Amino acid sequence: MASKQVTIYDVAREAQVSFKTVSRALNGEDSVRPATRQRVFDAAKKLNYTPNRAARRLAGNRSYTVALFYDGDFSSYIAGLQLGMIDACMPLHYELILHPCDIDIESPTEDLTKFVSQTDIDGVVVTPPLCDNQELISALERLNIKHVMISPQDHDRGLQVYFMEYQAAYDLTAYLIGLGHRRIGFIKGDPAHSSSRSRYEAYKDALRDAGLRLDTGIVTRGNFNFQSGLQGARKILNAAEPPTAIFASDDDTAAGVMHYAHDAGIEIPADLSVAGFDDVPISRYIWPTLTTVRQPIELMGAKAAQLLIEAIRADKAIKMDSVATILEYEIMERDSCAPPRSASA
Amino acid sequence: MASKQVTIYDVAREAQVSFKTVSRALNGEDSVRPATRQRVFDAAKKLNYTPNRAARRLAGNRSYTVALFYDGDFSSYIAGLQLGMIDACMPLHYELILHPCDIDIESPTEDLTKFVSQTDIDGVVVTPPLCDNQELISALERLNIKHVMISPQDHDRGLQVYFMEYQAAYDLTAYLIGLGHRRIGFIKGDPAHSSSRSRYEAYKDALRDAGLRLDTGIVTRGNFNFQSGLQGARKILNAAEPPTAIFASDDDTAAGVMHYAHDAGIEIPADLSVAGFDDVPISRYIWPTLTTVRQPIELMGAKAAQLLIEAIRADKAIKMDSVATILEYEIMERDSCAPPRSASA
DNA sequence: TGTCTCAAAGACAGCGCTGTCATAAGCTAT
DNA sequence: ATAGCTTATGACAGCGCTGTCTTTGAGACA
Repeated sequence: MASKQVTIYDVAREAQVSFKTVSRALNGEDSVRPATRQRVFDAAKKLNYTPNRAARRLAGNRSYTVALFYDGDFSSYIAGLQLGMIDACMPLHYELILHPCDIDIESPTEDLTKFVSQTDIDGVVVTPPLCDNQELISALERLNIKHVMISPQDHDRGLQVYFMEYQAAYDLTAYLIGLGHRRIGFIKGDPAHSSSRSRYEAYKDALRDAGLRLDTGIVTRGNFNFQSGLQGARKILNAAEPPTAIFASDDDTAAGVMHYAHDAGIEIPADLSVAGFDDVPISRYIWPTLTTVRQPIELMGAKAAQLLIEAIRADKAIKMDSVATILEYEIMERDSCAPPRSASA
Repeated sequence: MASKQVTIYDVAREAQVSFKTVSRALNGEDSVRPATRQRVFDAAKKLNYTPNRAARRLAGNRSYTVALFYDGDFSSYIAGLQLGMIDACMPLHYELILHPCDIDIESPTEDLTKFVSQTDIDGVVVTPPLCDNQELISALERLNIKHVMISPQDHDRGLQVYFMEYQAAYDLTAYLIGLGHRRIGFIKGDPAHSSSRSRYEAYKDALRDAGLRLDTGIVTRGNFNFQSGLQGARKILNAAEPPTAIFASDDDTAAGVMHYAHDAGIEIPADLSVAGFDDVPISRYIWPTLTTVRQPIELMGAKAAQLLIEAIRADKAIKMDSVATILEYEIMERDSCAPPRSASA
């Protein structure tokens, strides 16, 4: 604990004004004469005054704290968002709380609204798939709880940060086709995530635009995890006519695909190219290194936090109906993809 | 913001006691009869009461917030500790702040003391290697900042949580020897971490106790990361007489070793057994799955938080010179280790 | 010069808790 | 049962701010 705190009263005495005037001056309210304001600033500076946050919170009925609301495991994705948010929050004197959604016990809506009312946080960043939960978002809107969505499906509603999912997935598919692949398998992501659909649509469209036929025999469901990759690969690679490449909806799934391939003695990328999505750390550790799409995850977290804090500060003053920050992606060409044997031969 | 907050007065009315008794009961103070305490708990539960943090902070001159102080990357290890701490903090109504040490700008001691005085946190969990920084720990002791160390070197000083590093590393080495390996390479960890030394000592002792000679030609330095594994493996596997197994000081290093071996066409585990340490998620994703030592990381985080909060609550009342929580480890036998070819032939 | 007006400054009441001290309720020993 | 103690509970005063209402005073105009 700090030794002895300098309070607003000390500053008031030093500046020869009432403590309320100090409060006003320091909070940038109007109705303070410039000369007075300056005297207060000088006094505050001289005494090295910092407002007591607990007192502000109590009196002002705000917490200067935002939360990161997520569902499921604490994945690399969530970790990245968290780091980005911390970076953005620190200089603005906001704090971050992590809130895992306990979906087993109650609905996300109940969980979050209860959490917000209990911890008096000022706003929340909502991650997929929760950001596509209509009931939840409507509740947040209705209760006027400031929120920013990460990669939501609907781009015309509320504050949000996302990148061009569809385009990235399209490009990645096109990249595989460009390498010479004609049969490309696909393992879908968690159906609860809207990005699963975007990625799949992009895959289908890219095939179609290249004049390739969609073969649902080499498309399988998944869940954005290692297991999905293992199981999906088993199904796809044992199909009557297996593909020369597999597009896995995320990196963990891709890791699973590669694991299965190794077990089955299938060489990557000679016999099979594998592509992932996200560029989480594991993509550089597995062997061979994974070709994937880099999502600017930390940056998304930072942008989301900034947007959120801005909205909190503006409060009801400014009406922000829909503000989106759209970030760049990048295809990371690594070792898991190569031309198919037939093409290279 | 919360619609209508449930306050301590509401609970007091419900439980038919004074609001002060509610405060006492909920904060685990003594001098509350069990029956009364129960009534208060029931009432609080019924009304779904959560104390207002700002008010507690202001009145109690404490922040009910603890920090996790770490250095370097936000690794799976740190993530695990964080999750464990959150689990322990939530029911005790404490909050957790992550504080990465910005070692480039100032010394850890300056960084942490400044951080503590600015954010008025009540205590801090210090991770390796910071927990072995004498200057830092002395400063924390001198300033009476409550702290718990994770896996420190010195087990007779302060509050700490650790597991039997040495023993685990000894067991793992013995396990490899038991499989029939006679030449076992070793890649050290970050020299700044005391656990690097323990693990290496254990390795050496286990070799000696088995009557095997230590060959420093197949021992190399490392840094607890993927790169170390890549480089260490290159050196060790190109030695005049390469080993049949490599003990990597952590899982990331082991992943690097396996990556190098794959590139070099060395089969795992047929040509080379690889063992890691920590059991972070990647150990189950890489191929083949990694034999490693499971550190109860989340549990360590939870225990550390509990110990810390206990100490904060006891404050100067109870003199806790050194309290340690020692946890169990487990060897996870997976696919990366097998008897050497010579032995199995 | 006197009056009206509105900006500038102050007074004051909490916010919901914890710390301290006073008081009531139990408990032991006779 | 009653003194004499300990333990359990209550009363009350803030913690350092912000919100709201009230007062002051300086300028504008007649």
